[in-house]
Amino acid sequence: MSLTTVTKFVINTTQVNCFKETCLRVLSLCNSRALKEGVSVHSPITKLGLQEDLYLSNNLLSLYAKCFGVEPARHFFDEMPDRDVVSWTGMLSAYVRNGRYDEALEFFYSMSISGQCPNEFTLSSVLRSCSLLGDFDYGTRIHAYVIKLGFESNQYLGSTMIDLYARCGFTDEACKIFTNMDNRDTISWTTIISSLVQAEKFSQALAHYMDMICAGVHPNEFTFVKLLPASYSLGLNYGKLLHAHLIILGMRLNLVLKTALVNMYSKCQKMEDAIKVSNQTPDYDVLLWTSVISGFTQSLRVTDAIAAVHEMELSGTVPNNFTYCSILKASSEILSLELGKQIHSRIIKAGLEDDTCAGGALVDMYMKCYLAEDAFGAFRDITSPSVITWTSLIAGFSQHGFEKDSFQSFAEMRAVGIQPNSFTLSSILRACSTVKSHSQTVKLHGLIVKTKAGCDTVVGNALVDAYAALGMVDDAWHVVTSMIHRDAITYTCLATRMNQMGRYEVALDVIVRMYMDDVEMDGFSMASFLSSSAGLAAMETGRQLHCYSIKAGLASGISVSNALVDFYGKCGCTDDAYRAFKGISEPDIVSWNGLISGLASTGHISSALSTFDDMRLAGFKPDSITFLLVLFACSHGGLVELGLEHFQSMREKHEIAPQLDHYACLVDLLGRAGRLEDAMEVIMTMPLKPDALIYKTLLGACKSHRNIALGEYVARQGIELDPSDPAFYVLLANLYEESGQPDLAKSTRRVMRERGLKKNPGQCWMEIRNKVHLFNAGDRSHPHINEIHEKVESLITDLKNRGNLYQDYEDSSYHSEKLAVAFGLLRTPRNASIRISKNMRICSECHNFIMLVTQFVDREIIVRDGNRLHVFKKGECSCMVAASLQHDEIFHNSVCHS
DNA sequence: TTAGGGTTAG
Repeated sequence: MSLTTVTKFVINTTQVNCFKETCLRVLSLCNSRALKEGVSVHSPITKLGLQEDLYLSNNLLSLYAKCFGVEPARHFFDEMPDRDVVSWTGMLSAYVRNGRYDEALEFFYSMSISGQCPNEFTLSSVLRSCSLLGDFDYGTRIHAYVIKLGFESNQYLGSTMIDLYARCGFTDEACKIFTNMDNRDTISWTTIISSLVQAEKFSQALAHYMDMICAGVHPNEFTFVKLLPASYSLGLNYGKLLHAHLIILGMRLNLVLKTALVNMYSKCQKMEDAIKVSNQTPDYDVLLWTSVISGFTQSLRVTDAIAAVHEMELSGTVPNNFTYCSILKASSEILSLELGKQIHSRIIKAGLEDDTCAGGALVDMYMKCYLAEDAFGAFRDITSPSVITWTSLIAGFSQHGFEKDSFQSFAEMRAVGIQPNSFTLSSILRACSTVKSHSQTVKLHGLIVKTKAGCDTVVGNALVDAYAALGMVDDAWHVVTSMIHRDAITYTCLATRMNQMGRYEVALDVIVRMYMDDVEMDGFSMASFLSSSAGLAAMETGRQLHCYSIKAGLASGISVSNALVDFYGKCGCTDDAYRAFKGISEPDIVSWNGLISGLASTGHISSALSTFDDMRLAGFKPDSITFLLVLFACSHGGLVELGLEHFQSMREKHEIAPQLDHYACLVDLLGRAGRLEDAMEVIMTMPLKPDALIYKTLLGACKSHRNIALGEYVARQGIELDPSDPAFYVLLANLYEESGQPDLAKSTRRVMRERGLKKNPGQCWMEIRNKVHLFNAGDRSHPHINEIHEKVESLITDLKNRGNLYQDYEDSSYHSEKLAVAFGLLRTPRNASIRISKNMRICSECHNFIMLVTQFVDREIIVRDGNRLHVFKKGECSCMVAASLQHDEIFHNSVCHS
């Protein structure tokens, strides 16, 4: 057979495989000639004598590209003595087919320089390259060229241009091109529908589908494959409607369409229907199996997902990187390290550990299982980590306390030229919030402004949170106002951070801003605002929020329910707290802790401890917070042995390692009981580095038990750790004073003044006509001072009428802070030295009442100082407040000597 | 020369 005959045969053949076979024959002929004549196998043209036959050369070029790829084809092209538009276009489409869009555009540039004018086929390939590269500028220039060359109404180019504009984010322009097309066929309709789905304009996509039907254009399998994902968002009913329609239209259920349907049902959490569809035909491939596995994973049916993997393997289908991704997600979902490791070994066996997708899922799995080192190991195995992989690493680090590593990874990612996206930015901002890094936050803010990433609400929210965590409230609000769209999370971040800073009244102001912005409260924001109300003991506000939460259907959510328990508990409304707790159908550990906290902090020690027992009987495992509450209760109830027992049981029975707060409670427990040496022993032998607070707690106990020697030592230790805290001087001075050493007391106070230290001015809040007002100590000119007086008077009268004033505080359902305010403002009857309760005392000299115990955390205690009010801020732990107050520091120092 | 399914991150 002559070469020309073979080539002609090749050209007339339409099957690629046949092409390939024949082409090989052509090449073998070339080879034998080449061998004989000593020329390159890739120089067939001249040897074949095809110089004169451009038609044959062009077809052979196309053959080369299809069978042997881009390089041999390019070699062929370069050797062609003559080229026309078909030769150039053939080579260009070879680049595009192989995904080498950059080179395609370069090649087009060479073509332009050569003076060759493109035809509609050339432009189609160029436009496609622009579209897939997202090169909008170049794309629009080609669009202009298309018009100039008179190809505007070309059907093929029309569809490609719709795709270009849509992919570059200009959906409206894409729609305009579509509307202006005169000959809209199934492909152009499908392209516009697909573009709208891609742009998440699902209703518009559906509307176009209906228009398509009305216009008498028949949808095909492609149309449904593109449209079905719209129902992930529009809902199952739309998906079912489309399913019904494609049946009515007699659409053939090919593998691709079947997979699209399986995905639709599985994304709508209808796995049974997904399986029914997938079993309608016997065809299965790895993509369909992966869809099924992923569907089970999304529905949290991990066992079914694993079973599907086995079934897949039994059927002879080999899992690929995507399949491993899905199953790894299942193992992270249930935090099963064992399963995760098994899959890891399978991935290694399959040689996929360097794959971006499978490797990325491994990083995520190890991070979720708290194994940052293994995650990093998996990350290092990945050949070319994508932005998603980097984000998994960064997010994992920032979520598990390795903030430094997350900053470092972020810098490395940028150094290798990968730009962060909104996921990356929100993850790294989380690290900023945790470590409260001003410099990092500001730097990231700059980057966000520059890249316009703040348009993403999640990023905006993360930035708001980072500023709010730093206490930079104005900057946080500035970000809020610059955001395009704000949601409940935006406002919840702010309120939560304000609560953490104890600025409850500012947190409650957020409600108004939220309302003005037309953003509805969700369960989380409601819980935050209830927590603010609890912090202020703003009964009216809290009750109104409670009413609103019922009306808005938020009250049944667990976070709102828990916040209600906490709110009523902190307000001293024990009955309401119980009621709120009983209303929870499935209380969690937070609910129980809330109830115990409410009881313990209002002095209902025995009830708090019996609730702890109830909790365990109900099958709940106490957590570290529970133990903090129990130790607090024991400490304040004087139950030393029981407290020690519980402390012991933490590690032995419950595998909870005591933290600094627990040790502070233990020191408080022993200190109150006068076991000062034991308390000191705890500090010396505990596995954690003592902080200033724990020394403050012990110093308070030293004062109470008048142990000067230990007190002086403890004060020195504490001052060394926190020289800016005046409490050490005040406590030590009072210790001297009470131990009959007034000179030493005086000199201690002098040293304190010389070092520029003084006690913080007091503040308190009171709710008047549903608005919370802040009072500074000594501010008798406050516009509402008369109302405060009235309110306090009525409180006291009420207390007297109830007979609660001089009874054990355990019986009082009144809110401790209000009592403190009341007693602080009005002189109470002289009733010397009555010990009202474990939590309240009366000064033997001035006969004012004083609260000894305030709420457990985030709370303050207000005590009167002459006509002034003092707030004793919480330490990091309330034990400090309790300890310092127990020893009457303020009592003598401020109240009596004002 | 134009269109199709599965995956990991906040």
